[in-house]
Amino acid sequence: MDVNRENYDSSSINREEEDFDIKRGPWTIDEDLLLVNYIATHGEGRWSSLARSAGLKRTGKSCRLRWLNYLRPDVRRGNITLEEQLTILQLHSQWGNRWSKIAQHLPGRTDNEIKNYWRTRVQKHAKQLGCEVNSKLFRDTMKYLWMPRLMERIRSTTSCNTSTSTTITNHVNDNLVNITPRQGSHVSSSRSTNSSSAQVDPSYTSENSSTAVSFDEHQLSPVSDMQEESAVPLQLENNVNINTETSTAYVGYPDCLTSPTGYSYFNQNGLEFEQNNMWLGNEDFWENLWNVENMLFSK
DNA sequence: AAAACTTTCAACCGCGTTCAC
DNA sequence: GGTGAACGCGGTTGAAAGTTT
Repeated sequence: MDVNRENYDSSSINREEEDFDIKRGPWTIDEDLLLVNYIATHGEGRWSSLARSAGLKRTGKSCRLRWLNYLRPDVRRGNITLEEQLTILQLHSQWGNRWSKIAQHLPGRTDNEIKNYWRTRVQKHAKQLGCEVNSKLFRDTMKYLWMPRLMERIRSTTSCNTSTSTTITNHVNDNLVNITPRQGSHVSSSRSTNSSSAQVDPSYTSENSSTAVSFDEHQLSPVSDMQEESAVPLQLENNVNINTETSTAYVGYPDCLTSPTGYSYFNQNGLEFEQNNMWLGNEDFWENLWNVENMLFSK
């Protein structure tokens, strides 16, 4: 990246950054080895002096970033799992763009990675729905559709592994609405084709991830926590009764999706819904919603 | 096959905060 | 308490990889 030094605010220039011999851009394997070997021998210490001592022509900042985001042995790489996606959505609804704080609840994931996930996946979907990522419409879509859907997907993909899914399942059971197949929906094709494609990172186990633990540790009830934060009345809780026999046809779609104002959007026939609601009267929105959901949960 | 377009993510920047003197 | 250096965070960029036309 070309750096225009004339744009620098001279008051904020660090001494190390005044060195025009500083190297920037992608790290080489040799640089990585230098940094890893130095830290293995001496520990992290002060980054600016570490960079010099290790023989790296990099800023301390750059070394720190490279170590924390890439070289650290406990950095977890690969796709964001369903559990992690759910955690990110939950915590972002609570804290906003506090990436570092969110990352603390996703061991092995970096704030940078979570930030990138949010920008490349979630913000993109908001755009495709034609709404702002911070809009009430999009937040409600996440709360009332995607997060229950994610929880159900997690439950279904971990049902063969009870030890892994115990905690999550408990929360799903505590928070999801009735789940029965909904008939007559115009969106069935796109959903049904994708319903079996949920993936779980093979590296994810109850041992190496504390995502599920974090629910307990921090009393994060996926829906109820948001309810506390949100001013809108939420009707999801206490309608607890997951029907595992009937949840397979449309894996996890609530037959009765409750709106922020407390009205049902669908009945069993998928026909009855609240009038004059912001979610309604926009067929494009619904069409986009299902398309977006496919993309959100695929990968 | 290649150009055009899109997506991903490593790395950078600026700024506020913390630390050390 | 003041000051400068270093750290940490969130926003942004752009090269590379992937996909579409």
